[in-house]
Amino acid sequence: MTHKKHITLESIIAKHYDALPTAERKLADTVLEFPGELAAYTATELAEIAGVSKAAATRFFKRLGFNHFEEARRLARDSKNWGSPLYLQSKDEQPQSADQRIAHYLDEEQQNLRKTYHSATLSELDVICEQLVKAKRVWLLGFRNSHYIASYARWQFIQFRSDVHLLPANAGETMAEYIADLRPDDMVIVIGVRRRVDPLINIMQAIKQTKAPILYLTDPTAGKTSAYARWTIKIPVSSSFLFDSYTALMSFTRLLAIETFRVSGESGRKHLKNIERIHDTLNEFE
Amino acid sequence: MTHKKHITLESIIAKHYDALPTAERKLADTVLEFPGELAAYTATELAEIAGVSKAAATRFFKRLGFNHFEEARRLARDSKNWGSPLYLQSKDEQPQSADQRIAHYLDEEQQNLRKTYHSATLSELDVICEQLVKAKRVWLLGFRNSHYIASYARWQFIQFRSDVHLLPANAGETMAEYIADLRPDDMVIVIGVRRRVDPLINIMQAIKQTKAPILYLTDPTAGKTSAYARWTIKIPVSSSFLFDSYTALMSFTRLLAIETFRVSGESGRKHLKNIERIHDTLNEFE
DNA sequence: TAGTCAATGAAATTAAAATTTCAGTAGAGT
DNA sequence: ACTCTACTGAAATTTTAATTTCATTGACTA
Repeated sequence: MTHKKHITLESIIAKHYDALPTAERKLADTVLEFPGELAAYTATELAEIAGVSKAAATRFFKRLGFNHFEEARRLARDSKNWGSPLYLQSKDEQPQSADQRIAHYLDEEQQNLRKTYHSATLSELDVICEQLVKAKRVWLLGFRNSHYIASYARWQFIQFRSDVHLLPANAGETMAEYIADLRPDDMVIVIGVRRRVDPLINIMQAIKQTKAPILYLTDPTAGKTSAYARWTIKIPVSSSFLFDSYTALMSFTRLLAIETFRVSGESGRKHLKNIERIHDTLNEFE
Repeated sequence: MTHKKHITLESIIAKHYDALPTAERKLADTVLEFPGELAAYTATELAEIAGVSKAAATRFFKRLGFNHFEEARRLARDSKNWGSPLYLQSKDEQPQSADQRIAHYLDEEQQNLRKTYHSATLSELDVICEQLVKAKRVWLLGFRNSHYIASYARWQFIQFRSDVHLLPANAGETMAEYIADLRPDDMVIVIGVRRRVDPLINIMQAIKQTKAPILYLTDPTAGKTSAYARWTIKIPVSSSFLFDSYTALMSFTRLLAIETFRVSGESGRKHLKNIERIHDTLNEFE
């Protein structure tokens, strides 16, 4: 095993600690109190916190063996991000080992999740959920990949409210009949991540004309389609691997269900209880 | 509205995100990629990473409402120490604000993902993927919730290999016929997260007798069922919210597909190309 | 007591980062 | 084709941080 040990700022300080003069020892103590946080502070701030002069700070890092403060800051910062492979290698080259690939994959997944839940559009969530409770009937629509998500979303909603339906996934005649039947007090959740099929835009337009409000779950590449939706939520699906990742989308539909359930209050809770009972009964016979 | 909101850099960015011009959006993406780490970088470095000019960086932070970059850096540094909401409040009390609930939710999702990919069982991944490539036919089986995952997983696999089938989700006669047809050079992926249905164990037993190897994707509550599987991978689904979370499970099936594709090499690549072509053609007419 | 020497911080200097200016450009509207 | 307008990055400028200088201190030694 020839790998060079992972040098940390802490270990370097420890090595010199005994030989440090008073002012610099104060600095050392200060730095050690903010483990890994050094990079977030300037040398001047550090000096202030430690109650010593700026000159002392400069000398301190020189004595530790750095050429200048910037080097120490780099070390502190980089030894922290050591774990995240996403930034270690340039984005286009393939990770070598399975471990690396998996770490990279995990990283991307987490990032998509974070982006999803930091999105500003979530401020509308309350209103959307209320609408989902108020709506007489809820319709879910999704083609292709989006269809899988739509059907799973439906399953979640029928846990606590009735009249939640999946619109048929075949374009054409049948779809038109369903749309004709939509009413303003219905609500439609359209799931349309890329690759979107061409007729989606027409269908959404048709739905809009029925005055049934549309919640449109899509990805950041959505174009004009969102014009027909009352609410549009963009969920990142991009991935440097094969296929887009619907992980965040799945996650979000569940959040939507959870929040809607919360808003629905008593009536939803009752429904859920019923379902639970039915499940238990089914289990005995299945 | 009097509740004090926990303002984070992320939430501020999210609020402005849609209105940002290209260069500044690149910066936004870059910042979001370094959660909480902003304080460790200078505006210049940020601009370099994002591939935009320093001027853009200055404008970016001004647009977000800061007086200067230093303010943003301060916020990032200080709000980092707020820590993750998961540990801030005791588990049983409900988070108050929607923001908090969402943060908590995100935290759980990420944790499930991390647990999934840090699991030791992943060492078998190579072997599993090879088997998935070698297998004459691949069968996917899942009841109830697991059925949604199974059907999505199938869709991913048919992108690059043929003969991938969904076993019917209705217990009873039909299932028996399919199982009787299984051969040792087939492979079966059983998805069985709770609540598992009773007959699953019998079905898995029956499959085992056909000598077709079983990859069993389940959750940590799996009991004796795993006895019949050649490989068992436990994926956490637990959640303090309503319903279990299949986010990590979805994510994992995609990884499985990706890695299998990688192993399959040329033949898979060819198949994928065909599919791409067919998709494009379909798009024109749909 | 005088002499040496490391240590120290205030202030001067230098280096670097952030901001502003400005000229060029792309896009929307007429 | 022509305006407007908003966006952009290179370069100039300003601001801020880091380093160096230097005079002073105090501790130790002869």
